[in-house]
Amino acid sequence: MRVSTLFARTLRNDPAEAEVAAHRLLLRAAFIRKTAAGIYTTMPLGLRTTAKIERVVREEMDAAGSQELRMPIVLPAEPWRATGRYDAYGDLMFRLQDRHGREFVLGPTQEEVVAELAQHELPSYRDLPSNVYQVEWKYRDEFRPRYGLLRGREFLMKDAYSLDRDEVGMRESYQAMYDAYVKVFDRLGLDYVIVEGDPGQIGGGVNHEFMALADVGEDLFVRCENGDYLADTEAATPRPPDAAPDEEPPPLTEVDTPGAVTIELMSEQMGLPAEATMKCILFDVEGRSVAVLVPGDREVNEEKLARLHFPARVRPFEDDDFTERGFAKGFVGPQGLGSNVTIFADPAIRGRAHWATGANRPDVHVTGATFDRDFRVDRWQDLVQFREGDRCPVDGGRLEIARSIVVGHIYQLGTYYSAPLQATFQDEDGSQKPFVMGSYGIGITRIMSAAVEQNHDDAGIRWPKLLAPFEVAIIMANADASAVTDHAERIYRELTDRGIEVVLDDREERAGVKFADADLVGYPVQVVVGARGIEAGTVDLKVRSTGHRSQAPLAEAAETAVDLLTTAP
RNA sequence: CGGGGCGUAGCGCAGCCUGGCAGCGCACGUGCUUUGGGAGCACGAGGUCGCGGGUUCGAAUCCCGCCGCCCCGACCA
Repeated sequence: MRVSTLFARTLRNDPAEAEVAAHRLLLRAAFIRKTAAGIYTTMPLGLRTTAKIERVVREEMDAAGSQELRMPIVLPAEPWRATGRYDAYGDLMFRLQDRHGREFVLGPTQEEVVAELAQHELPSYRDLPSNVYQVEWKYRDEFRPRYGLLRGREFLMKDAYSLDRDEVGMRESYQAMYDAYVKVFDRLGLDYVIVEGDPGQIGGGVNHEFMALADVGEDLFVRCENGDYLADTEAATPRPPDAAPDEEPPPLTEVDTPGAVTIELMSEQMGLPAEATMKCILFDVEGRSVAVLVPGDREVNEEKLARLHFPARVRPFEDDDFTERGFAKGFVGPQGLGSNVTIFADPAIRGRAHWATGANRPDVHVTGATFDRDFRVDRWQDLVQFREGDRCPVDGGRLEIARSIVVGHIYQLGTYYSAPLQATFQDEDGSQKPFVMGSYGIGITRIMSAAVEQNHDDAGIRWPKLLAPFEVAIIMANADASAVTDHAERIYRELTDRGIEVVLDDREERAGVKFADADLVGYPVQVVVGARGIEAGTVDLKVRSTGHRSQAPLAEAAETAVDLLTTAP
């Protein structure tokens, strides 16, 4: 490819809309152009890079026994109603109607389609297990698209779906995909971690997120300073504090605390630190009342609580609930609560012998509330929201928050989709059973952004050679000297003949412009052919990722470039 | 969806407060000089000042409405 004909112009200024490095550099280097908020044209350079990501993904998917197909993007709305996702996704789905008023959605993912396909193609248990995948645009009308391709409304994703006869088979399929994902992300050279994730709205149980580390990542996760624990912030279960030493607790004593409806006001009026107070937070679980006890300085992790009760729905008490069920809002304590209230307590409640908490009467609190003597606990359960500095459940080390970009997510779905869609096969005993499914996503366009976040400097992108749109750039430093042109063209041919992906910067630009653009676009190896070098009988070479510069005899330019490329990251 | 900000040439911005010829840098075209890390000089092309309405002799500028985009939050395979 000759740069003079490349459909790309680099930008000298940073576009005002771009905040993070990946977005800024992909725009400046002409890998992408914005069409609308969160919707981008993939330019020739960007297409080459995404194609390389896709190639790695396809090779590993094929090797793992998944078969590629392609499903429509425009999907009838009906199956989405059947699985409940039409409403669950809400405004996150792009919706449209055809001329007859029939409703369609633009696919955000395609479990529904696969389930229906399987119904027809895999009628017998003898057809199982099976696994299909596609690489396709996905659509989500994000509340807030941002950071270019990191959170787009249209994005390229590889999605795979496994279909199994039973749970055991599903777990085997899941493990095969897990292993394939490790190979993919290892080959792509990403710095990543694997974290057991939150089930989210896609439904179901076990799932893992493959997270590329990046300071701009939107997804937070928790890790131990000693590297032996990783978890989603919502799923993190910090080690509870040590149990309080046995001591004779003071008697339960009421204290007037007019208007002290918050922990802050309460601890102020009572002259106690927030850690010595106990929150008793009330939730409604489909008509039943649930109380959750956590130390006053901690928050309840509602996600965890919701997961414990799934599929029942959990919501915090509203004002009406307090009045209707006879609770004093702001002054609730666990003492004397009847069996109509289920009391959950975080293990941290064991970390103190007695607590200050609500007296269940307006404007009154108590001190000395002691477990077993003054209140009961129906179930001990980790329910505090993780906080930086909590201790690691494995080795007690300090837990800290790191940022990442989710580039892969795999799920054990079970029959979450197949059952409501009545996607079934006939099992050996003659009965119809729903497929036991798994689904597996990899964000192709997101990986391109994540790779830039992890591989850039002030001058531009430093592509790993596997992801670079071209492997070698030949820069003609004095384009009007015919000796330069002859040698550059010769090296260009030699590299092309060796199967190297190479660009020849033959533009009528000054050398500095070409150097700057080569650094910006991020070609792994640069070969500089100029009058100065030709006089000495040499070319200059530079490895973008390391900045390493060297020289080679004119005749050995191509060979040296190949050597450098081979050893480059 | 709540809060904040911005829409002026391809990109980055000034002008708006205090109404009076639409500007600057880069990029683009032509010519000359230059030529190994984003050249210099000269000439030139390029604008419904986001859209609609209003006020005014006169609106990029003031007022009202709408749209788009960015940031923070909520939310999120």
